[in-house]
Amino acid sequence: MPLSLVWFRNDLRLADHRALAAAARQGPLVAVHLRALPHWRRHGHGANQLDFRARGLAALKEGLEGLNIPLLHRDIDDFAEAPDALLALARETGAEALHFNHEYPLDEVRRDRAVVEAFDAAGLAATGHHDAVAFAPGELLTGKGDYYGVFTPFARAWHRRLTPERLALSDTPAPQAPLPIASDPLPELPEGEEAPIDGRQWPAGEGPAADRLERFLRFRGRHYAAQRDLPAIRGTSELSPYLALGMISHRQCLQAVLAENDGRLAEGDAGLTAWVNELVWREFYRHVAFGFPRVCRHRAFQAHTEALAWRDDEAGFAAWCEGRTGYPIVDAAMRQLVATGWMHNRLRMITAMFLSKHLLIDWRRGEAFFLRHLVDGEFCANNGGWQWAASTGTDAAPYFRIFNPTTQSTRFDPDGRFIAEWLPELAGLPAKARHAPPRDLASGIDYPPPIVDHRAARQRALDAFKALARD
DNA sequence: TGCTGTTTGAG
DNA sequence: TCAAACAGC
Repeated sequence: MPLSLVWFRNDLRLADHRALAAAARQGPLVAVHLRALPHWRRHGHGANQLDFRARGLAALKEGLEGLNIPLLHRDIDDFAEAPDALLALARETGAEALHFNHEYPLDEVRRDRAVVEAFDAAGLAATGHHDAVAFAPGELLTGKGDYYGVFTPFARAWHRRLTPERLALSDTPAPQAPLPIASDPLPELPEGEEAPIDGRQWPAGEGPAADRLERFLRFRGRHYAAQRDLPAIRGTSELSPYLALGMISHRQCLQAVLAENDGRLAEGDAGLTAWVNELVWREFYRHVAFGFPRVCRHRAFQAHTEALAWRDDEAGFAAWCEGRTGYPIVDAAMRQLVATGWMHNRLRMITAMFLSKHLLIDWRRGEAFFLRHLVDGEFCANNGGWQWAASTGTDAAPYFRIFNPTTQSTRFDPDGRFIAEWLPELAGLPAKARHAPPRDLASGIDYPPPIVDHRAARQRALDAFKALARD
């Protein structure tokens, strides 16, 4: 019986894993993992996620051992080394096939194509599987045959064309007969690269992921539509890190919704359908990255916005990063990001809008800062969200739709609880005063005045966008 | 997945 | 007097 390799990347689970299930159907298998720390760093991923990934890989290894599947591990410096590393592993183990799940950003696509070509040339078979999406990029196109650039019609097509097979769960393999191949020990992260956050906030692996999904659906799913915008409440699923590294699949999430919602995704409970929409957004941005690869090369989706006169403002950027802009909702959010490796989605919109519009600083700097800190950082969703906020992207906020951070704060943190949690220096103020501390109340408090005037900053952003020549 | 300044019309 | 409606950004 020929042996197969299964290459694990951002799909660190055993359950509902397309490539793993396909390989297991064909016979015995060996799991492989390539750690490309320098390449991942060049892509901007930070220590929080590298630590979470390492813990997730350890959990995966434990699960694989229970199935008698050895896990082989290699370090590479660059994706370009992947074909040789995998071919060497195939030779060492005698494997004749390789299975992996597709990823959609440009560098990953190129890496995987090179692997497939190298295996072809060596007379071996490397097969990619579409696992992280219900539809492969290219399967959903507009009437004109283009990739969708607007979410709503994409989502409509996604729902219309969805069939049960696309969401069918793949079987977890049964334990195989032990192989005469020993697992590699997993290397520690290099010295000085420890995650700045406390990893216990994000227990890694598919067990914790499944627990979170169950708790979310049992207690919060039906309130999601009403509560997801309130950062003081744990109203969201908090599954993003697990989805980003594939410790849970979107199919597992959607199957759980189907079970809770009479077999429906687009109708029924408003909370559950709103959450489904968020999962479809992730898929949309993967299709965008694949269909418009310029966004993977630091380019704006909307070409005419490349000419925008972003400001050089190191002091402003530092104030934003460190949570001392003088806008409490912005500062509280940035402190949450740095302390926990995660930020509530409503706050991602507010902080991204503040950097790109009020400070008029290039959205790419914010995108990079987010990716460096986020445990859930993945290129497609992060880039898509930033380009949305900066009005440079697909289906972007029109440039004149500039959030007023104080209004957003009043609306979504009405009693100032989130602000008080992350800016304890403001907790002594009356709740209503926390959104924009009056100078007389704030005089004895170590909290800065606003670094920009909302009204003036808004006008500056409007002027900068209006100055762009549209094609 | 908005904001703001202005107008309008009910009371 | 003021909330709702509206237009323009």
